[in-house]
Amino acid sequence: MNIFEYHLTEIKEVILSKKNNLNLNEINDFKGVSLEVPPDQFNYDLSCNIAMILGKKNKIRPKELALKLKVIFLEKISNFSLIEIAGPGFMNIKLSNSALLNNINSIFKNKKFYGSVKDNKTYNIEFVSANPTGPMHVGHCRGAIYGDVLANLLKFNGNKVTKEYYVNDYGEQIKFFVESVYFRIQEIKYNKKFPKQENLYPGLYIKDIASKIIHENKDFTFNDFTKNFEFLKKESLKKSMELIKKDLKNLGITHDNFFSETEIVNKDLVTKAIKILKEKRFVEEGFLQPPKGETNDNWKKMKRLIFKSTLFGDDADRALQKNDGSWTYFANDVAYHMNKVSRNYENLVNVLGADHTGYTKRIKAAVSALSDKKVKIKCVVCQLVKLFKNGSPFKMSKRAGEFISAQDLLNEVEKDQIRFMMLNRSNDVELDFDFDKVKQKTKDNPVFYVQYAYARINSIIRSLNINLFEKINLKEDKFNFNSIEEKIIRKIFEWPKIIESTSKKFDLHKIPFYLYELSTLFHSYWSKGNENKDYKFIENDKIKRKEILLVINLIAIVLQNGMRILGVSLPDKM
RNA sequence: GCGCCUGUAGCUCAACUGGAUAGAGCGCUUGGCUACGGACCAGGAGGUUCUGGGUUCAAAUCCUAGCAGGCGCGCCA
Repeated sequence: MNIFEYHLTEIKEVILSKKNNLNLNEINDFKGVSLEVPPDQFNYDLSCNIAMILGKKNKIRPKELALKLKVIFLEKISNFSLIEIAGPGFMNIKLSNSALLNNINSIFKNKKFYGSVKDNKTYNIEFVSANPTGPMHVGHCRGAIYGDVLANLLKFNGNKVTKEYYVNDYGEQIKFFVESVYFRIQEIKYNKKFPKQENLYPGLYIKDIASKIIHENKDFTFNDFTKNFEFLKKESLKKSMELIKKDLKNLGITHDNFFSETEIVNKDLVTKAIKILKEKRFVEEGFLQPPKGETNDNWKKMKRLIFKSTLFGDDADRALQKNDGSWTYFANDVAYHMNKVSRNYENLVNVLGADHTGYTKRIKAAVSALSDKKVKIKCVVCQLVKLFKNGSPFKMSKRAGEFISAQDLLNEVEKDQIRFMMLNRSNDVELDFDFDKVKQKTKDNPVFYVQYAYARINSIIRSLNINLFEKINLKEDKFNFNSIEEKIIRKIFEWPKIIESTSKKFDLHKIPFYLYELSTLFHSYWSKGNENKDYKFIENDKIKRKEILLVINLIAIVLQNGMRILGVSLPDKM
């Protein structure tokens, strides 16, 4: 329980015991009542909207009610020492000294888990799932990091998380990919020219794969594509997945499970999934309407199996079969999600790129249909990444063909910077990623700024010749925090709230934003010492005030927890 | 034509999901360091929250009608 929940419970209890005296008949489970962090200028610890909510329901003027509540709270809740009524009826509350210390105490007790929202659910997060036809590009990185960090966050809260990669190793694209490798082998080994065909993959990495395969299979003859196909497919996929895994590893990302589309086909999972959906009458034979607004010369009207996804909010029903009767990509995906459902996850998460926006409704529909709406699924779409260098757009990559590869990125920028920056925006907005900015060791670079705060804290600890979290005595010491320290402590109290809302909404960008703000407060405090010697932390190798030691340790705890979730390193020295 | 996302300071973005005087960074501008690490800090200017209606104590946030940009919209994967 975080302090906001804790004190809100106190408030609710008091209200319930006094509701008759107050003429409060309509309480309604306190819906909408909350404790928040007051805006900076108020210098209070908590802010409560209860007078406005209950006032409205019971037709009492909010300010009038607030005045009455103020008296009662101060009398009944010993943790509150001061209350001010502000604005339309907000109650700003200052905590008593002992309440403050109790709250701080629990932070030190929880330490590595401070901020976590206790939860015990099972999650499957599918992310990256880049086609194994080539290395990862920058766009994939964003989703990859997002998925990885989401997993960290959910685990931090105590959930069981499986990180999964769906390998699309089946279908037309793979055929062209293997064909491209084949022609590169022809080129390298037999000196035949690489043909100019539209569907082939031009990227130079194909050459690398080809020469590796040649090297590892010296006695093998590659002279008949159809005959060589299965072998080449296996080898090529192995190689390109190695490339992808290497990129992921360099980004600090691991998956627990790689699920192959070919396996779905081989095990005939589609038939099983369709059977289930047919029984539920969500799949039927029928005709689809041609898409509107498009010329549809190629449209072939024919009877086929259709998933009635409109029943679950999709814009159109979806084809499960192609013209030749074979399964569509979507059909395989339905089967894949049936498999996920059968593995008994309570929650599924799909992290997708912007080019898959149109796909989310049908996959949600499929999961709802397959699980009778029991399994929750959330599809998170990450918008595009735009690359900049020196402020101007930056394009092309030699190795990957038309995209900038993850490797290109990693060659220029460290993993830590990439991870932090990719998360420093809401996934709903396009992200400008500037190579140069990210490499700077200045305030312009938020990663550096946060790391620097931690390094400075450690520098203090070093000069005191102690370790972090040492020499703090909360039981016997009396503390007298100054206003800057109070401000920082308030920010520290906010941390569980950040985790709470982030865990609910999956808006991961709040974490880097928060860490940056916390670091700002610290740097600001530190610099006070330059203006005024009274504010210096250390004098004659000793800490001046135990309050400072306490506060910087609190900051260290939160920075550690936050950066651990982000998977970004936090060095003691820089 | 349809769906999803976006529209907030000159630029890039926040805003506790309906709360208080809409906040940060960059840029502009004025100051502060021989330091516990200046790789920083403090101050100032800068806003009709795309537009019009609506909902209520309260709207950037919700509803509605538009406008603008991005991404999609097969029986590709």
